[in-house]
Order: sequence, then structure tokens, then C-alpha cells
Amino acid sequence: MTPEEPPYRRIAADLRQAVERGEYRPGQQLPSGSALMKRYGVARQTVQNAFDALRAEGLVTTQPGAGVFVRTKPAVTRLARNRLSRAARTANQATFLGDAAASGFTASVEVEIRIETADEHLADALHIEAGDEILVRRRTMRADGEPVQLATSRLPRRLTAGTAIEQENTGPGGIYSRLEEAGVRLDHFVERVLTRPATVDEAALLNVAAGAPVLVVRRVAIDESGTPVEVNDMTMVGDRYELVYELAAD
Amino acid sequence: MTPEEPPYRRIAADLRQAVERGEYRPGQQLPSGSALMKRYGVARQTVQNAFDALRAEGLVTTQPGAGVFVRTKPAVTRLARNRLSRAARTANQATFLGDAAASGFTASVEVEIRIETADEHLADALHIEAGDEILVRRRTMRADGEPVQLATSRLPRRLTAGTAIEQENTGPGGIYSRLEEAGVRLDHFVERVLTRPATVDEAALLNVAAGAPVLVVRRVAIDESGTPVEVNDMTMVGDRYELVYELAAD
DNA sequence: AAGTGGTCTAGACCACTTG
DNA sequence: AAGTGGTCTAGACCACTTG
Repeated sequence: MTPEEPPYRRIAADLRQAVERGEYRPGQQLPSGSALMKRYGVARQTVQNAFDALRAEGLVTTQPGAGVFVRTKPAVTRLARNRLSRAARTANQATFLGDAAASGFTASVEVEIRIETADEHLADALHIEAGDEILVRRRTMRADGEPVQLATSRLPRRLTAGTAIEQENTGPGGIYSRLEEAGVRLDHFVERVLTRPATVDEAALLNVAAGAPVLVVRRVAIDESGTPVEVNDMTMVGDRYELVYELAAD
Repeated sequence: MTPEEPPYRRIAADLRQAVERGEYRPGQQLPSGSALMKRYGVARQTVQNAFDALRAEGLVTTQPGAGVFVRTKPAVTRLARNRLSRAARTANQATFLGDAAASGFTASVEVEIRIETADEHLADALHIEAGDEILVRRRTMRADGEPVQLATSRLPRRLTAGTAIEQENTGPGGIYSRLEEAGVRLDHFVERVLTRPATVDEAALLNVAAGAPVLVVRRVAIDESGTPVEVNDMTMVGDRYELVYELAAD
């Protein structure tokens, strides 16, 4: 670390404060690189370093050819993740479509369905044998056309063969309702939540900067006998999601 | 966007693949900037851009004066956040210390206790009047000496006056047990989880790069009459936490 | 003492957007 | 046509770590 703050950080701090004071509102353009070079008497790279820092913080977005703009905080998609009860399922259609509608978004989902065989990790998670057939549903969820979530569900093929779970449209209540119709009694779900920087592939699919925070949720559905029947890996754009959980006191 | 990939991205991609192939193991040093300048025939800044990209992804850490190193993935602190039941409380001491012990960390907590008055937002969240006295407990949690979480609890002073909640050490079961002893019947907790890039202040307190993902959790404790009795805002280092929630199927 | 990553200057070219 | 952000070169200095 240098003993005194490097120039690019001072420039970044000045711009940050200006935004916080409301001098530049969300969506508005910040001074251009050239303007800042003159104002501070620095080289191009120094201004670029300041822009990079502000972008990493998520305070601004940059549009090459156009300018640097204060980020408009998008309305949060509130995902009441405890809304997986039977009652909620029979009322709603698919979970994501319900959540998006509740948040005022136009939702769309793209589904790719495949039959694969389980590798060791997945076989372990689903209590099946490696090499067993599994049904894979890969989905891209969009809100107002913008991709906001990638999700991959995997279920033992033995549970899904001949059901609407292998169709694009799984019908009212989604795959959980179809599982129960097929005789599976769901008992509970376990969700593990973590965050990390987006990988390069995720960044491309979700249209965010590489390294931008994503929420990663693995949900496992467990039946009355304690057997896992579905593993759902979800990757959500950090900006667009807020997960809500309710926990009993006893 | 340039039509062909800029040189710094190709350098970053090469290094990423080398790490993925296992050529450089976690903790090991990557080739130095000078070595890469020669190997690729590029300027210092170009190598620096590659390093910056890999750091944003969280793949490497850089130590000025020493080198660029493959990040060692730290053992995850598994926070079974559904462990707020009465039974678990009476068994454990404080929640964080229990979690850390279960994950094999040496935990330490630094507490700062203050009495403040509620601003409008907080008064709204706690169902009290703006200006009412509140007890504020600001904590920094460390695992093996490294800061991993900042937490700020706020409770109406009326509930905490004369209890151990206003002491540094709140005793067995923590503040929830003290609240129940004082006649508060807890009913449930609501946790809202989101992620965002660390602010500059948080980054300094948590010893991470500005913009690194943090998990932000707001927990509200609600009593049997539906009144919120505590608001706890937590900021966790993204790398170090995995939150676990269990949801009933009906 | 030699090597490291971080930052800087001054100047250049590029693809792109805006009026 | 003028302006924008992104990237690059070539060279420099700095504080720091390593042997």
C-alpha cells in the first residue's frame, strides 16, 4: 500500500460523493474521461482506473462510445422462498412466474430438457447410483426480457418417466405437484445459499460484468422417507434478488 | 466491444486454464508480471489488466511486493440459520460462537454497546416512535482472527433496560433467551438475504477488496403478538459463508 | 540487492454512440 | 464529425517482500 492515497482513488471518491449528494441522479451521465483528465491534470489511464473502481462497486455502468452513467437500482424481485407449501403451489403456477408477477415484472422462461446419466457427486446427492438416468431441466429466467436467473433441476428418471415433468410445460403447481401426483410425498426442502463473483460463462449468459456478485442457491427436495428427489441449482443476478426466509422460534 | 478478444483477456484465459488444469495449485504463485510481459511481448499495463480481471473473478489474490497467488478456498463457515429454536439456543451459547466451533474455527467477537434514538426507518421496522430509545449492539465476528462478519442488533430500550442484553456478555442462549426471561414470547424470525459488492468502508473493516461480494442479511425477530422485537443487520464476507435454510413442504 | 505488483505519464488507435 | 470509453505501448517511480 502507498502511504498516501493514489490519485485515481481520490477521483473515484470525489465522484462517489457527488453521486451520494445527488449531483448526479440514477441514469445520469458523469463527466467524461477527457473532462476529468483536464480537471485533475492526470493521464487517461488514471481516469480509467477511477472508472474501473466505481464499476466494481456497482455504482456506475459504462457504455463504450456513450459515457459513464449512475446505475439505476432495479426494482428487487422479492422471492418469498418459503412459498413452496402445498397451498401456495396449487394457487400459483410455476414459482418464478408467480414471484415475477408479484414484483411487477413480465416474466419469461426458456427451458431445455435432457436425459443424462448421474456423475458421482450428483448420484451422492440424489441417493442413486452413478450412471443412473436423470432428467435435467435447464432454465433461463427473464424479467422484462433481461436474464435474471439460471436454474438446473435434476431428478431421478425413475420418478419422472411418463409425467409432465419431462414436458416443457409442467402444468399447474409445477414439478412438485406432478411428483405428488406420482405418489411422492414431499416432506421438506433444504436451501443452501452462498454468494461469489460471477464466472465468465455466467457473466455472459446473465449479461453482467465478470466478477459481479451472484447468489447461488442449491435446493434439495426431500420426501417423507428422507430421500432426496430433486436437486435444483440456481444462479441469480445479485442485483435483482432478495430471498426471504421465515423461521419458527421453536 | 472490439471484434477480436483484447490481449489481456487472452492472457487471463490462459492463466485461468492453467489453474483449472492444476498447473498452479491453491496458494501457489503465478508467473510474475515481467515474465508474462516477455512471454506475450506486451506492456506492463496489459499484464496488469489480466491480473485485475482474475482478481475480480476471485481466482487469485495479489500481494504487492510478493506475487500473484491462486486463491486458497477457505473452509466454509456453515451457518445453519434455522438453528434459532429454543432447544438449540439453550444448548448453545451465542449463535456465532456455536457455528464457528462446529466449522472448526477459533471464533472471537468484539462488541460495542450503545444507546441511541430510533430514526424513522428503524422506528417503522420496530413498531415504535421515531426518537424512542433503542439499544444498539455492534459486533465484529472473527474466525481464526480474520474478520468474517459485521452485525448490528437494535432493540427497543424498553425491552432491554436492566437485562443482560445491555451487557457485553449476554449469557447462555444470548439475547433471545434473555428476552424470553423478560416475558417476551418469540414466535418467528424473518430473514431477508441479498448480495452486493462491498462498500469501501465494509471492505476496509472486513479486509477484502472493494467490490468483493458480501452477503447482507436482515433478521427481524417477531413475538407472539406479531410485534418485531429485534432488527439484526448482518454483513458477511461472501467467501466465508454458506447459509442453510430448511422449509417445510406444507 | 533483486524482484514484485501498483500506479502513473504521454501519446496512440479502435469501435462505438450521439447529434 | 466529434466525442466516448477501452485498450495498448514504452518507460518511469514507489513501497514492499524475499533471499
